Amino acid sequence: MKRGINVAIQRLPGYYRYFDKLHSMEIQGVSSAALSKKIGISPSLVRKDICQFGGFGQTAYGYNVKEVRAKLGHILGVDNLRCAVMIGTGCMGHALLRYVRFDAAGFIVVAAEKVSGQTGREISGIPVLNVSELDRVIQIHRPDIAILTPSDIPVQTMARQLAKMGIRGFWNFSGEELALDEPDCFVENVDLVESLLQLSYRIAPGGEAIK
Amino acid sequence: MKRGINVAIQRLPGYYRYFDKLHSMEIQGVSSAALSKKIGISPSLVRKDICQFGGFGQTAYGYNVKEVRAKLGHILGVDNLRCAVMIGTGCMGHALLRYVRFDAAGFIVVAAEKVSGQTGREISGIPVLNVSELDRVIQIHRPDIAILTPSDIPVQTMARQLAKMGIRGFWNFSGEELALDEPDCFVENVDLVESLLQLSYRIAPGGEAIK
DNA sequence: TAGATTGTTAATCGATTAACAATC
DNA sequence: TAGATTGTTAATCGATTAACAATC
Repeated sequence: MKRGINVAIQRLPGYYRYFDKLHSMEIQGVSSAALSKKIGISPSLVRKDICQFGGFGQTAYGYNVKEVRAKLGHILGVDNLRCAVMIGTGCMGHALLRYVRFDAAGFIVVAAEKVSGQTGREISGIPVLNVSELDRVIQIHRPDIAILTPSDIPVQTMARQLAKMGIRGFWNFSGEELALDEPDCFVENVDLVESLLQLSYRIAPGGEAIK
Repeated sequence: MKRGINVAIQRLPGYYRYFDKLHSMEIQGVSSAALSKKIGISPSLVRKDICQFGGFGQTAYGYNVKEVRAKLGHILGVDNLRCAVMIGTGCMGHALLRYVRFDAAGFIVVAAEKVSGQTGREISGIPVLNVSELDRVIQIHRPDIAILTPSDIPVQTMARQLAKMGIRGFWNFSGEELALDEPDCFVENVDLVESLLQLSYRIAPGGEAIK
């Protein structure tokens, strides 16, 4: 599943966001040295990464912000409008809908919940449908990704079912680690407890604080 | 800031959570081979990691779940009750309070918000205080970490101020990358947009789907 | 031209894997 | 004892850095 480019790709969203920021600040050009200072990656590696994504630098000038932003965005797929279906509309779901700029990442969202699902219900302007109509929702909207928020349906089961309906990306907030065998499917597990434990470790006596 | 043990530590919370799960399932022992299958890390590396954390395996037997869980938990600091102060009580804050098992990670939480802060207000059982009383709140509760949720105060400013008051860990959900120079402080940036973009990349044509 | 900065190669560094002796 | 499984060393693999020729 991995090879070559690999680790650079984990840095790709970071580069994109920074170029996007520069773009919104109306800065036109940037060098690997300047970039390096801002994002904490060595100039060598910045050059190597960006070169690998397509080599859009200009000798003696650096990187054209507008151009590189567009190219990186294209690689990430943000210029390609897709649909995401949110499964579950608990408080985590609500928070994500408010908090994440889905549009900036190229997604429009529909949600499905188990309980209510009265016709026409909306959260933060996105339509909420009943989970029993999932088949129909998916047929209509053809989502590429599912956002799995905590619910009483086991994620594993849910995800397999969704994969069969053609969903390929799973953004998993359930807290249960999700692994799928389906060849063309990708899972992004967001594990906040692990993130918190990482921080806990570092501030613990004997943790990273002691060099 | 880094050296030696390093990369193993990023896997530590994952090991801990899995041992915790085994423990709650009342499983008593596990081998590196069995662990490997479940968490997708090679048996060699599992052994190397756990050995590095303290070498609590037993030849010809494997790992004693209860014991290793306790030791890893100790390294992570979960057996050490600390306080976390949440800055901002918007919908992301609410969601985190409901969703994250802070107690299991060894934290009790207090929150501070800008607006209301009427005496005695609570969210999910945790006390909510006014941000203007932050000094007092911190003097009383002596939190080790701050949870930064989106708010109108720039994180950088907020974090520096909190660092001066003795807070050493910053769990940053603001969406703004936070970097601190303070030597003894640690930042864990949770960047959901980057996580979503990673997934976006993988399902994009030309992304990881193409081997 | 002189100066700046990329793309790229070679050197270094670090992390993972394979193999096996030690041991229960 | 025979079998299982760790801890640890050496070998491999991959990622980062340093250096510099090419070029605008």
